[in-house]
Amino acid sequence: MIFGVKSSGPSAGPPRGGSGAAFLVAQVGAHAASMFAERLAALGLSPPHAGILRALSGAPGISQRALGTMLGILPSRLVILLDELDERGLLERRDDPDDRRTYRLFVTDKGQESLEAIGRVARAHQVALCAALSDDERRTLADLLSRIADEQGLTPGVHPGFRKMGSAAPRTGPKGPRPRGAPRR
Amino acid sequence: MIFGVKSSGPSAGPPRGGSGAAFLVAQVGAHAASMFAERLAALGLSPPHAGILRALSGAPGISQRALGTMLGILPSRLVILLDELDERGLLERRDDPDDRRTYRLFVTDKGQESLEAIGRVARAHQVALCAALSDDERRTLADLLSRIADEQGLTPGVHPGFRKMGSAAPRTGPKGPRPRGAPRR
DNA sequence: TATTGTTATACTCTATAACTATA
DNA sequence: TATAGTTATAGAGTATAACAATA
Repeated sequence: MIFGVKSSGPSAGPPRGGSGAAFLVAQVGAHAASMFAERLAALGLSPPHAGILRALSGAPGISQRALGTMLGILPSRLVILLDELDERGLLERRDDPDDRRTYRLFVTDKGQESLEAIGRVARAHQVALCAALSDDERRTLADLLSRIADEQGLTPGVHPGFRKMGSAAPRTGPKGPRPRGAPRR
Repeated sequence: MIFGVKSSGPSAGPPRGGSGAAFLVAQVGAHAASMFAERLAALGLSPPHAGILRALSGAPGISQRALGTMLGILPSRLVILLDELDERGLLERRDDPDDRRTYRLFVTDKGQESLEAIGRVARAHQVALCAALSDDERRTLADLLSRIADEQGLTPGVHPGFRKMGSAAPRTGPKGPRPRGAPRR
């Protein structure tokens, strides 16, 4: 668990009744992300891998720098992810004749096949996730979420990740001594 | 970025057009989680802290074990989170006279105040997140997500966290030697 | 001097195992 | 022997700094 916050007092606020829309989006969203990651694992890929391949297929020849900026992945992490995709032969790093510092990234034929497999996985995932809804309702859901995403300034097709999630409460004092492995008494 | 997967070929599948409902839920959900965490940080709390206080207020006197099971938090992590809330005086660990191994957890008065502050933060968060929707639309969204959450077997009020997210592709070989800090050539 | 790709390092969160006290 | 709480430790993901090659 991570969240779990609904209306406190008897007052009536947005998150009344069971759970509010905001909490439900986060809850179902985390569930959806986990389920999708699990399906992707069957292909030997992680969500970041899939996002990179997809972005790359839409912007062939892009540099690592530009790709990282586009997807919000730090350079140091991107190197590792690209190495993994490179090792699998799903993408190619070609030299840039105009700037010997940079690479030009391309999806290989094998990478294209992976991309298609990812698409099939994504479709199966969506069907499973929205099993409780009719086609019309699923479209309504997508429309509402789409409008929120737009108004909130989210980049279409780019998952924001979970950068600023934990912490918020740095351990203060020296955590008073407490007998190891036992209740203090 | 993490995901980013839409329909691949020209075929028509669930995630056609812009993005599918499944991707949008994950995208907006991660955004909502980040925004909420940011607001909570102003109170010196993290999402897990808030979830613990809330769960505790609904089950006074519960043991750490039971709380961890309820929220899906591992015992080793729960100890740290409870220590932090304890240090802030938001909860109390009382001895259980019937079983000297366990504690009985209670929210303090100060913790109750925090809980109310968390409620206010949650309401403001929801209003901001759903600014693009009318009240009716927000209710529709909550209803649709609620039905998905129910059908998917999610526990009401419990955020599933992000346990099985990364990996799926363990580094294979010894990562061929490459000149340090420079392109290989 | 600035930039690209890379490595090193620290911090957090997740997960497992081991340990103490108690049952 | 089993269980509750605790600690230690390893593994990922995030983030920053530093580095070599090139601009």
